[in-house]
Amino acid sequence: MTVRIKDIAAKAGVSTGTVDRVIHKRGNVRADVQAKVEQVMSELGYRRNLIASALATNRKWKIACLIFDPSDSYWRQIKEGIDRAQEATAHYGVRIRHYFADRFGPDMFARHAASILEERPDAVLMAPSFLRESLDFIKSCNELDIPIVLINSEMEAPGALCYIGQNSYQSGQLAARLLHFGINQEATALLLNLEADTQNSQHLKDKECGFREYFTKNHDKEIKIVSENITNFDDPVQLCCIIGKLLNEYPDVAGLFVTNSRAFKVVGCLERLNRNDLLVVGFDLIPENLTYLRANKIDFLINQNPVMQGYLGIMNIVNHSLLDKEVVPLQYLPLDIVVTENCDYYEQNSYALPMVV
Amino acid sequence: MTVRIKDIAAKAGVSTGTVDRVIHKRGNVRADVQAKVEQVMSELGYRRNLIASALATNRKWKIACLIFDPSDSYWRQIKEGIDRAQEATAHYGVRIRHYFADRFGPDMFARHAASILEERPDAVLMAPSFLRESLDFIKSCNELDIPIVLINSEMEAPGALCYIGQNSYQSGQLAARLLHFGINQEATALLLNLEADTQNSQHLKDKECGFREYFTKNHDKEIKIVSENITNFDDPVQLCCIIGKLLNEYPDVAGLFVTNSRAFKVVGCLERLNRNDLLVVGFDLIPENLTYLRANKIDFLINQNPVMQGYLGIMNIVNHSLLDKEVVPLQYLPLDIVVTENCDYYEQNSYALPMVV
DNA sequence: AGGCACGTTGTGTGCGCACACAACAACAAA
DNA sequence: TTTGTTGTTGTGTGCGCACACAACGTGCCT
Repeated sequence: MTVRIKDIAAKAGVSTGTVDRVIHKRGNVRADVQAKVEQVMSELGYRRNLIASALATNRKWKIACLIFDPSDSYWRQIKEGIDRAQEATAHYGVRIRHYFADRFGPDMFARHAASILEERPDAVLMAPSFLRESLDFIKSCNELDIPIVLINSEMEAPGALCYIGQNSYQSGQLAARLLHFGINQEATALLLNLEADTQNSQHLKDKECGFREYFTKNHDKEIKIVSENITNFDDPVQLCCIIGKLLNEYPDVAGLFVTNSRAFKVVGCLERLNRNDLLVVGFDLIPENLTYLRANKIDFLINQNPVMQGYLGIMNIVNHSLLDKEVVPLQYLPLDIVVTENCDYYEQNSYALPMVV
Repeated sequence: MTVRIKDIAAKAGVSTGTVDRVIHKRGNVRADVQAKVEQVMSELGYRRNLIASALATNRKWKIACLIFDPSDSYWRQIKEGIDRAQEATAHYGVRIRHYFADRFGPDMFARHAASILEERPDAVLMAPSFLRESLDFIKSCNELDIPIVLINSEMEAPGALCYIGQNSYQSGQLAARLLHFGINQEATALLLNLEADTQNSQHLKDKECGFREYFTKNHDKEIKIVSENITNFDDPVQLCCIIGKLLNEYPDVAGLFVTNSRAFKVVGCLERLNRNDLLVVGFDLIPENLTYLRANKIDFLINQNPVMQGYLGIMNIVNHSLLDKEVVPLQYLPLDIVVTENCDYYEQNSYALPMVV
């Protein structure tokens, strides 16, 4: 039933060794023999048995992962996806080494990148949050012929194998649609970037762009947009002060769009200010946000599928390096709209990944 | 590095054959030897190499799938998930045989069930849409020791391995939340069951129940609910007549909830009636619905993840039968909220399943 | 003619495991 | 004692493939 190398060899009148050389393009096969073997292969519809292949090669694959510290619950979820993929592919000889950068600056990131280059892994998974350092690293990987997969932050990088993550522009549009849907009268929508270094965060800019563009296209309600970058968001008192001032300045604010996972910080302020009347749209199913979502103090959360990002990141490396499969260069994950009624299912998130085969 | 049977045998002072007997619980091992082997196994943290195992057994697995005719695009998506899973596990010897029932009644369904029992497959995947026939079939499978996985319609069936699909009650609640969010004034919400046999459709009842209960809990807006079963929905003229009458009778209708994938039929009528002012919530990303969603004539679609249902159905059988893994009996899939801005990502749906390993 | 290099082809071994079968001991029945 | 039975244990083979290595033929140079 199943076609084996042996069958091809027999039908082509050669030995299995020759078929093997053809399959793996190892050369040293006479042109006419090669043609004959290839013909028989396609005739019989040969498909390599990956099981047997993996067993026979018995090779180890070192994958280095450069992401951020999983003390942040968003990155913990990404790491979870990576670890599940590792588990699912362990018997293919996949071994993962983690490197955690911190948010305080590119130094640690660059140092880890250097360590990885010394380690000479077979592939790299990276969240390219620091633009210049990431580009340098990708270049080095290319020179060493190390395939590299990017997650979480989209960037122009021709040397990378693929990007897996969200479409930031589109997520801004989505947030706009949700606010637009819930706001009836003419009003103001507040867009808040709670980020230390907004200049370096291209994805925040993309979100804002998508958000604004939605309202220029849909002006049946005449909603005004005010955006604000807040860099010192760690001190609640200061944050309250900033937000309070904004709400005074624009008394007709009806909705808030927080462009990253820090919506809970904003809502904390709204509680202090006794403002329960505002729509809030944010990102990411981290515990702090979920608490507010369940209490109806956040209306919508957009899920970036962090677990899936990690999982698919590794799986794409496996598909590329071990299984010789074609990899899609740009893989946008769904923008899940999460409300109280469906958050449980996204939170568990266990269903999609038991595909250990 | 990796612990093999050979290593365990050496450390326990027995042969690999004995270790094999312990691992597979084949018996005929002296009690003290068995204990010793088990101790060594846990000491060394032995994990069976599934790759090698699958290769060695070289067994074929026949899986029979009893679902509905894939000429319906919803069922075509379920079939797609099944086929992808088949492809991903083909080299484990998994072979799938499809049986398609039709919606006209349980006869074909029962006949297929009988054929499957004759075929004696190793496992069965079924959408138990006809209650009595399904129960009979599950009972027969149990007697023959054939594990059976249910998808799409939840039912009380202690003999089944697991259920994978939506939580209908919860999806009703979700629909209610979405309508509630978009309706501002006091108004009426219309719940429409477009189904030939509503009596036999437990999931429709569950959806209605969840829908109504949401509004009894959230009565800040005083929304009235009117529900209607429509059995002859195939004739557009007749359907228009029914819906037009309802809208006349309840002039303050602000939103519609169509409890299955037939929202497009309702919206077709609304177009004829020149009613563009109504919110519409429906189910399933079939082409007809997507067209209306993109044209902003359907506001929200709830995705039931049909591809995933099929895929996970097979994968759970593989996990259970081939890999001896524990299977979670109740696996609710996420209730994806789909709007114009994120429908592309759900429609492609290719991302989640390339996990061919 | 002898020696060597090189292109081409076939053979053998092992990956880790499952399973059939052989081997052996202990004991009971004839 | 012999024979058969049963419980227990070890050995050998093959799953399909990858890869090292041996073997062979050809042509070239000395």
